[in-house]
This record gives sequence, structure tokens and C-alpha cells, in this order.
Amino acid sequence: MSNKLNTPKGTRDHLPVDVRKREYIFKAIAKAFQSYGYQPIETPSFELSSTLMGKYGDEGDRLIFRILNSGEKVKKADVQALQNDELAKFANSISEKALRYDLTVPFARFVVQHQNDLCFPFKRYQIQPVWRADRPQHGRYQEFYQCDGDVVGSDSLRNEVELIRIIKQVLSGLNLPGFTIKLNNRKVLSGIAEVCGVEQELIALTVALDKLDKIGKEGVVDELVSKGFSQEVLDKIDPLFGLEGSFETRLEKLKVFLRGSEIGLKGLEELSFVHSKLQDFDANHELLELDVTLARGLNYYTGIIIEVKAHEVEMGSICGGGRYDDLTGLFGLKGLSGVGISFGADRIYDVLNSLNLFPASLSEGPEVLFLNFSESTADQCDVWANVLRSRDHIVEVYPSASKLQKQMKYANDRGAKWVVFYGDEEAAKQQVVLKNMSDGTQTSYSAGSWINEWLG
RNA sequence: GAGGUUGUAGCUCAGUUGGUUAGAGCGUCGGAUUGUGGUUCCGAAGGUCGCGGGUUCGAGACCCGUCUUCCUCCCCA
Repeated sequence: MSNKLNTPKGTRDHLPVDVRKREYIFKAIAKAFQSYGYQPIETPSFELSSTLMGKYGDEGDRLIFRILNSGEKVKKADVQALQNDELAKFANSISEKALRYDLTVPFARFVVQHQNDLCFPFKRYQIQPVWRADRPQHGRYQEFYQCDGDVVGSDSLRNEVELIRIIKQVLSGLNLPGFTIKLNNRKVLSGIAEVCGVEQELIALTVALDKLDKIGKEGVVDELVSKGFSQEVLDKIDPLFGLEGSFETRLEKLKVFLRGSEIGLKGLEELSFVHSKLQDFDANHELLELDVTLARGLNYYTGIIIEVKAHEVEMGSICGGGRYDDLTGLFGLKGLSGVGISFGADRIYDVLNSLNLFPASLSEGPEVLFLNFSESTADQCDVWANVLRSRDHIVEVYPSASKLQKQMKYANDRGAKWVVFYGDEEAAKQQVVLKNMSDGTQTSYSAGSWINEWLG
């Protein structure tokens, strides 16, 4: 091999065993969404750049993969812009399409475009890959699957409740032993900023707060100081760092903190409602956590925000979401509220893998492998194999009459449960020999009726 | 986008202050064993030392660039 082969940065191949594991995750997610009446949709891998650009903030725009124009369109290149060092303008002149960055913005486009064909409230789920031109890191890829579920056209908080139930159903179904569903509300964050008199610096404040569990209180304070926040503000938010206790306890403390902010109290009311509807499954107060430092970067969220962390493994959030009051407004359809969550299938994969939580049955090979001794006996084996397949068994016939040792090694490597011997010797005696590969025992059956006898 | 790190056989890795023909284990293939796997023994194939340039009598090793790996930051699933 002259060139070193590799997949592009941040991408991976998936071996058969990996694909089975991923399908196991996708199935659990799809099943949960379906059980709540969510319907599947798909959208194209790429969108018009104008659909995506400007929806994720400057950071997001930088991470969107652009698709180069082809053919005659190359001539549209704005060389003047390049010479003037106007790189964004130049990029727009050579690219009109881009790979989708997430599933939410394309979904908003989808809803606006097909509003006459949809029945609202519209609940959909979508499992497709997305692409980000990010630096790869642990649990971060340039191509990864998102599994989104959203409801649009209903501002009822019961949708939030439902989505949280779905999260629990999925992660419990995957036997993930420990995870925390963190909740916050953009309105609470706005309220905090209001109480502190720094409404204009809301983003800087929340971005710093968001890092609390990572860099600690001192780190957050340092960052706020460097961003120019006054000592007065730091003193005011100090109680937020020490927020402890149950969901209810934190709610009460925050009610005091936010008593001067109408919007902040509204946010607390929403959180309280959602929490009260989930008492049954959070009886031990282990799943739901009110975390005022939870911010989430995407700036289209306006209400409750959700983030899920797995315990016992270093990994970013495995699921996130929230309410956005006017996402479709970006595309001209006003007044349609939505709420959604997004499972990071690749991160869930990494978590389940490192905790060894995939069922062993996923890697099983064929149930039955027919050895190949000759053309004529293999033809007979094909007939039997098709009978077994019609009865839902996974069956292979070895394709050529290779040395038996080689065929047996194949059976072993593939993890075949049973191997069928039907060669000239067996044909002469009108019998079939079945070998159990796990204990090595062999049993003879009459060639005319062995399938029924064997299957009992 | 900033900083650091990595790359030698299909895989995991040795390779001395720069010095003849670059090694091992595993895997693969062949044989011991022409109808019986997971164990054993013997043998073989497999390398532009990531790629490009430079320094040097001489580079896998040193320098520069580039791509890739992993990590920290930014941001995020």
C-alpha cells in the first residue's frame, strides 16, 4: 500500500459489531418516540447556506461545513473580496450549500415549508447524521448522529413533561444505570441578569455560569471579572453558587432571589409545574436536578432547557434540548412555539461501550452454517437453508468447497451456533450431521426429515 | 479559530549519541493434518518508517511545512 489510508478528520468507519450497537440505540430511541405518537421525518443532508447561516451564532457559523460550487458556478467566485481579505464574502461567493449542522433548524424550515400539509401540534422524530467542522476530541466528532424529537404548535408545558419521560424511557431502556436530567429556564437566567442589573450582558453571564461544574466558583468569578462584571454583581450572584438541596428547596431559594423579577418568577413557575408532573418517576429525587448554571449555547431557546449527563463516565451531555418560542419565525412563520430534545447517539454509544452495557446477543453470528463439500451437496444445502430462512433463522452456506479446516475456522470466527455436515459420506447414508459449536457434540439425523426433527 | 501531542508491517509497538540488509508479538497465508473450530509446532508473505521539502558523506531518528491522532481552550451532541 503506497498511501496511508484514513477516513477524514473526525469521522469513523463502523464495523459490523459497531453498526449493530448503533442500531440498538436508534431502535430504543425510535421506539420511545413512537410510543408517544411522534412521527418520523427525514430532511436532506445539505441545505441552502442561507437556511443555516446566522442561526447558531458566530461560533456556530464558523463550524458549518460549506459545499463548494461546481461547474460554471465556480465563475461566481468573488476574487475581489478575497483580495480585500473579506473571507466570509468570498466564501459565500463560492458556496451556496452547506451540510446541516443540527436537525432543529432544518426542521424549522421543514415546518414552515410544509405547514399546509402538517397537522398541529406536530410531533416528529428524526434520526440522521449532522456535520460540524469542529476540532475532534473525546466524544466530539465532525460527523455524528443526532436523534431529535420536537413538538411544534403547542406551548403547553405538558410537552416538556412528555419529553422528559421519553428521555427516561430511552436511557432506562438502554440500562444506563446512572444519569441526571438537569433542568433550567432561560427566563430564570434572564431574571438573574435582571436582578443584577446586567440584562445586556446576559450571554456573557450565563456562559460563565455554565462552566461552574468544570472550573469551579473561583474560575467563574475570574471569568466574570475579566469580562468586566462589577464586585456588586458578583456579590449579588454569590448565593447562586451555594444552591443545594432538593428541587423544591432550590425553587424556594430562587423565589427569594428572583422576587424582583417578573420573568424570573415566571420561569420558576414553569419549572415547578414540570417538576410536579414528574413526581411519580422521580420519587427518590435522583433524576431531576434544578441547575441554574445550565445555559446551553444555542441562542434560540426561550423557556425550559434540558441537559442530560451520564454518571460514572467523563463525557459531555448525552442529550439536550429546550423550548424555543419563535424558531419558525426566522423563516417567516410567527407565533409557533416549539420544544424539543436531541439525543447524541454517538456519545450514548461511547458511554454504553465504556460501561460495557451492550447486550452480548448483539454480536451473535449465524445460527446455522452449512459446510460446503461439493457442488451437488451444496445445492441440497441451499434448499434446506431456504427452508430454515423462511422460518426466520439466520443461515449461511459456505460458498466454496474449501478445506474443512478453513470452513470450520470461519464458522468459529463468525460465532456460528450450529454447523451442518452434508457431504458425499452423509449423502450416501441418507443422513445429515449437526455439530453444536459450543460443546462440540455431533448428532445424526435422517436427511429426509431432519429439519422438523431438529427444530422439534 | 489558539496551544500542545502523535504517526514505523493489517493491528499493538521496539528501534541506542544520526552509521551496513528496519525488528518482535498478534493477525494473514501455506504446511504438519486431502472430512472437523477455539490448543500446539514448522514455514512464508507483508514496510517509499504519514506525505513533501531541508540539513548531512549518510536521516526512521535532526529542522521546516502539511495531513492525521489524542488532549486543553473556544464551543458543543
